[in-house]
Amino acid sequence: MFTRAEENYLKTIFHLENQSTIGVTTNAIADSIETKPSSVTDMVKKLAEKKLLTYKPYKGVKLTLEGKKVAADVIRKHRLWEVFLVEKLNFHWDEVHEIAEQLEHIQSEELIIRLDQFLGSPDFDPHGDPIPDKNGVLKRTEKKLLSEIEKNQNGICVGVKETTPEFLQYLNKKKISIGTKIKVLGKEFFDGSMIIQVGNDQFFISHIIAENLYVQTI
Amino acid sequence: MFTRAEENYLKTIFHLENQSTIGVTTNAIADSIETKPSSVTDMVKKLAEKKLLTYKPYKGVKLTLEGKKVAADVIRKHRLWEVFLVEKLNFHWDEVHEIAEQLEHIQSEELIIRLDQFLGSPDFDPHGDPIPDKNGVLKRTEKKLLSEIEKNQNGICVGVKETTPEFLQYLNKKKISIGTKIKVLGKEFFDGSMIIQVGNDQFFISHIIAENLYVQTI
DNA sequence: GTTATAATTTAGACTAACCTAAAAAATATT
DNA sequence: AATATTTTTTAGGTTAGTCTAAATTATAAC
Repeated sequence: MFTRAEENYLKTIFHLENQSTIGVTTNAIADSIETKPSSVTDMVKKLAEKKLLTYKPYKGVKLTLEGKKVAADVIRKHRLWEVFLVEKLNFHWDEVHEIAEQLEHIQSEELIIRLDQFLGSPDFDPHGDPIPDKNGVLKRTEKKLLSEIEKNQNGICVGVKETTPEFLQYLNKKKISIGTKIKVLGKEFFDGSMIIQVGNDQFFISHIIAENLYVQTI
Repeated sequence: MFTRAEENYLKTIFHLENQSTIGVTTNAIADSIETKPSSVTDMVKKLAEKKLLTYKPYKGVKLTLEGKKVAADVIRKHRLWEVFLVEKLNFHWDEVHEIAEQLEHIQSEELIIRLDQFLGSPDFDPHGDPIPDKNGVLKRTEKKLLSEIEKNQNGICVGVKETTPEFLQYLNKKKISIGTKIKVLGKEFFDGSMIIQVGNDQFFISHIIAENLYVQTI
């Protein structure tokens, strides 16, 4: 149906669209996929011809419904296989990504139907990310406070509760803004403080911060 | 490590070497792999350079020890995945070949170690073919073709030679699968056809059937 | 509002794996 | 043994996906 490369582009673009509200640029795709921008331009033209996305030169891309469907299907397969690797083969959750990157391209509808059944139709993968359903629909979890997020889950910053300049300046300093991905590395039960990862930086935040930041789990 | 195409060539050549004593020719490979002889020549030169086989123009090829090792490893993966598909995902044994053709190329040593464990280190795949061990060693069984069995002898079905869905479906219809007991009630010298008993049913089978079914005499 | 910088696209080239058509070598036929 | 046939190889071309370097467009800085 689609080549490995096409599937990888669609999947990557899908993720990029979901983690920021601004358009998906050529360089962003190139960075994610670890390829050169010129290669991205080529592929994006091909995908546009196949009506999987819309593309305006210099203006970035946007997945069509069909493109989203294909991408979600690849992500569904990836996440189901991750569940299999962790639950059935006892892999650790940080070892499964690379293998799932390969398994996600295996072509067989029946295989995924049966794998899903075998695993008990899980809703989330071992990283806490939701598994799209058969129709490519991602269970959108409504926004939560960062303080409600469990250890090892990821969230995209979607808003703030407190809007004082002091708080926003604090967020700026920590390079947190709308669309920023935050990972909870650790949580202290006693005072609700957290260790989080933002980009390549890891740092401590207090409960006050955590209960004033809205995130969307991904 | 090796490309999909390289692995497929090695696997195919391995099978060809094992099913006839004469050398493996360019055309034989081309037929098996469903490609053109000229393409085979190209690939065979490449594999010879990589010391996976020896190749003399116009004289066919022969796998080196290293080539056999790689081929056996691919076959090991293929057959382990077939066991998984049948035993865990409840596929029928005639539905798994195509999917296993894809899964056999997934690269991860650890994955295969764990899959093997998860399946209880099986020795045979759902078609009765032996699964090479970690070192690429194939357990050889003294199986015979049903056509070699004499009148009034009994055999246990241990495998098939032909693996096309048509043949496997025929066997399903006749309720013959791995482990099924078969008794030869009669044998026609002239065309090699047979009357056999399977469970409580007695029926006629042609020579073509009988020479594609492996049994172990009991 | 120019100019400088950054982002993006175009042009041309490369590799793996395939193909067709023609040439060469091996095998079969008489 | 000479010729016909089959098998295999060579030569040259194609496609997908990548790359580098140069050109173009957009954005930022003054």
